[in-house]
Amino acid sequence: MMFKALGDPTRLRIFEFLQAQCCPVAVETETGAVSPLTGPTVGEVCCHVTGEAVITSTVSFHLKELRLAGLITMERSGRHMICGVNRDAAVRMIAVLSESAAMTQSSDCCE
Amino acid sequence: MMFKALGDPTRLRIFEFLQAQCCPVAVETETGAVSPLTGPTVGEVCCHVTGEAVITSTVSFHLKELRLAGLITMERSGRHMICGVNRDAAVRMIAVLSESAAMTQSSDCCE
DNA sequence: TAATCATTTCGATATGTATAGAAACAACGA
DNA sequence: TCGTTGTTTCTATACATATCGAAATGATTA
Repeated sequence: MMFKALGDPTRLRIFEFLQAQCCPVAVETETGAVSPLTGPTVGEVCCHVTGEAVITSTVSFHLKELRLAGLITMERSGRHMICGVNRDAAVRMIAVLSESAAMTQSSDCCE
Repeated sequence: MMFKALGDPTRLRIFEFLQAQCCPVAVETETGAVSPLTGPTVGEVCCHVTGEAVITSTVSFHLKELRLAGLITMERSGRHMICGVNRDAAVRMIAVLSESAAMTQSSDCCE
């Protein structure tokens, strides 16, 4: 569940940090998989999220949750794991929210 | 936290049900409060959410959580409580998600 | 006022989950 | 191969929370 994944404050911070890391270029391979070729490593996520000293294993746990929820992608590059947001997931969440959001602009949505 | 509030499956169902109840007209009073004058009552929410027999007290608990998160509004009308979505909340959540969503359309978002 | 309807609060319980340290795993370089 | 670096998995623990039944609160009608 995507909303649940973003419900944890630490995960939301991770997600927003990955968003802020401008455009980790996602390339679709011939298998259809989307691979973030550039972007922060797990260690870098740790550094930036660790305002209050979040341990590596905890960050790894949250990254796994975000990955299982489909919100981020990860790919090994040498010893590192490169992280990036999955933009389709954000689009899907917006779709859930957009019904009420659309009402804000035009209030004549009743049938 | 709004994402956390929608993270529970029962609450998400309640939220989506309230969205589907077309346009509970929200009227701003002179005090600035937004009041949903029409819309489903707590009992009606119970009926529609109770696919697997969710008890009234549990629904009431979730409605309180949604209200505290700012996602819905409730107003007493006689013996009933009228429920409606708070559209501004959805707009705010979309703002958090829209950064990566915008990338989906144009990929030249880097500085 | 008494009875009834609609909803919320309380109390107990059971389950889920975030956290951190230690150990394990993976990839690279000497 | 051995040591180092980067990351994940395991284990234990503490805390949060979803659920339900019962009791309490609010509002209406007889």
